[in-house]
This record gives sequence, structure tokens and C-alpha cells, in this order.
Amino acid sequence: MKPAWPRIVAHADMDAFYAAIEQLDDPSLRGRPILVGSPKGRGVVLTASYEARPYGVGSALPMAKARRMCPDAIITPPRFKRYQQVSETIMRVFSDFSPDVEAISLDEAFLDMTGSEQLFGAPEKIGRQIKDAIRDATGGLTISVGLSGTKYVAKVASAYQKPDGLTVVPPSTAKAWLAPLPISRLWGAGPKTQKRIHQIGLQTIGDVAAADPKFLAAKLGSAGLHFYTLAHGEDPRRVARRRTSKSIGSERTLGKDVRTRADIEHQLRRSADAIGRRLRRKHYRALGVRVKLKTSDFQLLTRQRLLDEPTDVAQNLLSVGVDLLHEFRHPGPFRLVGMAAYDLVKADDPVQLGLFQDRPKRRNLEEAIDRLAERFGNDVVRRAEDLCRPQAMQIDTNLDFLDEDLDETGNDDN
DNA sequence: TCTGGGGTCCTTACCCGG
DNA sequence: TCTGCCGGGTAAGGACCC
Repeated sequence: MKPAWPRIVAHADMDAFYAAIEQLDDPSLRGRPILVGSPKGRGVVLTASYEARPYGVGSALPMAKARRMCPDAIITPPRFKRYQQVSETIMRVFSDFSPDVEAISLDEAFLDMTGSEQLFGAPEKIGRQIKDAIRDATGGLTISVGLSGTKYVAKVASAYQKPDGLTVVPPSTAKAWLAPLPISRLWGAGPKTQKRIHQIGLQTIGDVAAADPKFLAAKLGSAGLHFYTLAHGEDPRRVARRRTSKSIGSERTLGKDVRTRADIEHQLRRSADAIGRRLRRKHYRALGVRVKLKTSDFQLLTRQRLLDEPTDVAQNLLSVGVDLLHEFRHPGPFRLVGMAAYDLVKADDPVQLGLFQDRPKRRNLEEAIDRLAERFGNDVVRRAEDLCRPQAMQIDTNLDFLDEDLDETGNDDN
């Protein structure tokens, strides 16, 4: 069988994930409008069931407002542990279809299906089988699937006929298929950017495709060229497994704004404890601490600092955080207090840990590995890493050869 | 009772050393 | 020695995504 498309990318996205799980677990909720989110406090709707959406409610809407718009809705607090469980189930299903699964969130992933037609048939058949497998594995949850030749088009396709949708866009027709869609379907263009694009007179993705790329770059910066590429149905990004986290944070919007140093420090301690626990569980250590305060008028302020030594101890994070508080000039009050650990190194990776003081070298190493992963696949690189680690420990004083490798492969990007 | 919490990436400003 | 320029690194903020 000859491959019909050069690449096959699937994007699979669960329908109203949290709300659908609540309805699955409690049959009395089925067919009724559900809002998942905290019923009290200053929260927002995390997910609205499809029965609630005709009332105009959806994700990110303040809960208080959503209740007014949809008074009959049943509000259920989120059960993230349960969602995590179901997520593991669906990710396992995805991995039955492809070794290259890129999880975007709990309920959404890209699957590189290139070369799997012998196994699963044509793209449409692949999509059907994914949908069926998810329904069987979860006990009835539905998923929407999009298939095309690039991540971007697959992503737009999966949203095209939600819920329970299946949309196949052959790469040869991708550009024409995208053309009539509104700017809001440009992945990466949020409210601010959409407004700017409208202001330069463009309404549809087709308008962006037809525009002069130099004009787009002048108006939107590097994002302009990116959108131009997407609008042509092109997207060089590969389906790639997430490697390592860049930061781990914990923040909380308080029921009541805080002003005193003691109250703020109390919140910081909560965050530091949570972050420390997650760092240790995931075997990370942090080399940077960032404190975040949001004023009552929604101004977001941050202060950060690099550490001398990597840590996963809450008390260490906290003492830096408390110290950083002195650098904020704003008198408050604050509605949110948060903290994040950044510049993470793997505690169980002696190479990374040994290099912790040499940030540039560490970054080079990470970049080089990413490039290799892109070229040869994640599994090959993982195995190579395992093989090389003991030897790398011996030569960790000199990793300049990696820079040379990067130069040689530098042309492959385009 | 009007605006979450988890992240990522990009831009800009500034400092510093060569 | 002074100045300008450049590039790297860090910090702060902003936009975006789910």
C-alpha cells in the first residue's frame, strides 16, 4: 500500500472532559447542565457540559456570572485525581496507536501516525478506531479527532465538529480548507493578537495566507511569519514527547485580599511546601525561585532570583521567597500569592546535576538532545542517554564537542 | 461576588565584560 | 584610558494555551 500522505498527524481531544467524567460517574447528572469548578470563592468555570453551553457559559467564565446565566446548572467541584486516572487510561490507548504521542494536557494529545496505514488503514479509519478505543476504554466518553498532515491543521480539524467529531483534512486541501475560517482559529493568536490582526484589515485565515509576509512580520513581529506559515497549512513542528519541565509552581487566589507581610508569608509557605513535594516526587531540583503577587486591580508582579545550589527543600525555597518579598514596592492589597521553582535540573541525572553551575553548557546539552530526539526519535535518544551517562560523568568537564555538533546540524532546521 | 491554576514561550530592558 | 558596540545572561512582564 502506498502512503497517501507524506505525514499523518492526529489530534485527539476529549469532549468537555471534566464534565463528561462527572456525568459518567454519576448517571443522575447525564443530560443535565453541569459546571465544573469551585462553587464558592472567586473561581471560574473549568468545564461546562454541552447541555450548559447553549446558555452561553464555557471555560474561564467567572463562576458567579455563569450561575446567573445558567441558574439550573449543577455545580460540581473538580476531582483532579479522578481526571488524572482517566487521563492515564486515554494516554495508554493513544500509545497503542503510536509510539509518538505528545500529550498537550490531561485530555488532549497529538499522535504521529505516519507509516501506520498498513496497521490501521486510511486516515479516516485510523480516526474511527481511536474514537472507538477511547469509548471502550473509558466506559463511554467521547473524543473528537482531527487528522491531517500537520499538527496545526489536525488541531483545527479536531475542533471542527465537536463533540464526538471526526474530521479528515488531506494535506493537499489544507490551505483551502483553512481559508474561510476566522482568525480566532489561528493557534497562538489570543484576544490581543486577534485584535491587532483585525486592525490591519484581515478577517480570515485565507486573508493571512494571502497577505505579504513582510507586512505581517512588520506588524506582528516573528509571530506574523509564524501565522503566515500556519495559514498556508504548513507547520514544521514535529510530534514530540514532552521531555522535562521548565518550572513547577503553586499559586492561590485568596478568598480575601491580603496586605500584611505575615499573611503573604503564610501563603508562600503553603506554596513552598507544595512545590517542594512535587519537586521531590518528580526528582527535580530548582536553581531559581520566583514569587508572584497579583494586586487587587489585576496587576501581575514578579520577582525572581537564582540560587547557588539546586534544592528541593521547601524551607530553602521559602527563605528565598520571603527575601524576595522585600523587593516588591507595591503596598498591596494582593488577591493572589504564588511561587514557582524554575531552572530545574534532574536530581537523578548526575550529568545535569554535575553541570548545575554551568547554565550555558547545560542549555547546550538540552538543546543538543532535543535536536537528536527530533532527528532520531525519542526512544533512540533515551537509550543513548542511558548508555552515555556513565561515560559522560567522566568527561563532564568538557562538553565543547556538543557545540560543534550543533553547528554542523544547524542547517537542518529549515 | 468579575475575572483559576498549571504551565510555555517571547519581548524588552538592563547589566556586564570584551 | 575612554567610548561605542556587541553579545550573553538575567530579570520582569506579557500573551497564550488547556
